[in-house]
Amino acid sequence: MTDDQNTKPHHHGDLRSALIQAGIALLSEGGKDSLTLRKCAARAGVSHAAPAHHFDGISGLRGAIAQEGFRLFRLSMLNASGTENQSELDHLKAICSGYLNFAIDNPALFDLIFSSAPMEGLESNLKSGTAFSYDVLRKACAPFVQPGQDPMIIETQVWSLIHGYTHLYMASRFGRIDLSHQARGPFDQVVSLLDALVVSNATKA
Amino acid sequence: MTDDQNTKPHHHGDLRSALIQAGIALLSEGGKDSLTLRKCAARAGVSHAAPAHHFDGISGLRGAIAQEGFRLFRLSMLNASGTENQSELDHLKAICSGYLNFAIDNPALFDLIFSSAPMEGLESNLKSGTAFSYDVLRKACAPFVQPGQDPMIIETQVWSLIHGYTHLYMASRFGRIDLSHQARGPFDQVVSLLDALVVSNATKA
DNA sequence: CAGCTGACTTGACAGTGTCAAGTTGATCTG
DNA sequence: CAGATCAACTTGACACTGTCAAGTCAGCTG
Repeated sequence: MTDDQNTKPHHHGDLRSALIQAGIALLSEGGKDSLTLRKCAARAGVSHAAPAHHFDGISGLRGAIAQEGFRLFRLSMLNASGTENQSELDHLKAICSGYLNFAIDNPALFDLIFSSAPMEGLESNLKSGTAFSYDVLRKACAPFVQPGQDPMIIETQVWSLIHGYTHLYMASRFGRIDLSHQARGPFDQVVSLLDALVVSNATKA
Repeated sequence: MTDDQNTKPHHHGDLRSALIQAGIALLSEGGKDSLTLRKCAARAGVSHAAPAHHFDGISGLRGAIAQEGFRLFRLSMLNASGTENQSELDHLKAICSGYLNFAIDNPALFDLIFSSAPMEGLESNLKSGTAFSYDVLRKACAPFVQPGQDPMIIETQVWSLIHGYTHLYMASRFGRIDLSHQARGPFDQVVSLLDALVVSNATKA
């Protein structure tokens, strides 16, 4: 696969990232149950116990994959907020759209990075990854924060709304809808609840 | 569920529901990874292959457990909406509180019933179970629906908000908070976004 | 009573994560 | 250049998982 003949440091070269990429590919192809230490090892062309030297078991691999997943997740949000000349509300909604896009494009990876199971190992690295993603949302929420108000409140409101919609959408709870960017359910109508942030802003100002 | 209670069919008596209860107990004690066909069988006092006669493999058992989980989930929401003399908004917020309570009390079961993996088998039974739970939310949302408006919009807004908050809360995304009914994070401040439903109602009326 | 059917058991198999011990090859030291 | 070192990786084993095939056994039907 990624074997380079010229610079082979040891046996494989960069097994760690090869295993992470193999894991993401497995998630993408076969869902979360397809993510397996042995399958990752096989796909990277090494023996079944090789990953143990780079991750602390399967949970360590999952943590490392989640870290990479958060990087892609952040890129999806940033990518969706393309145009510059848009209102702050439209910008926030675009971020939310990127949030949903990532889940649609990477269902199993989205599931993994928001898995209830707290990630063992790499806790600090993973936390920095999540914080890096969270900053995207935080910046988009900043214009709606009242003076003297804790920004966390609006951030949590927005995050809960878009995360809940995305999670329920992926679980097919809004009826049987095909998962694509075109048919994304009542997304626009749901995020219109965020219009209240502006109204509240105007009335109080 | 559809088994006859009075007559002992053969050897065990009511193995099917015994397996479901064993599964819920396992989820409660050891998390989602503890739910195992063989452990359920052992806890019910039967051989490891006995469950195959009552469920279609592990996914069938998970579906049956989810069905029972939705029943308990509905009860948690109804139980939280106790007092009668409260505003419609407070009633809706109380339902949301019951939503969160259920997840706090049954983390792994909450995870299971909203698992992204579509449940195989029992699809129709499970769907009726979810619909039964959804009715609680629907009724609480009804007073806020505008004439001529699709009720699904408000329902999805509310559901997304409370589900997202609950899911993120359970994933410990709002910092490290101990999971209890007393310390439930910024729950009240987040659901206050639903005040906009009343404001919108008043302005348009 | 003979036979049948459904509930359950027993045994096997492939796949999984994890551990212990062995092998290999790049680099370092003299 | 020769030998030592040591991380990277392999090999083999173990317990555990889901699933399948065949066997056992109780109670019912004819």
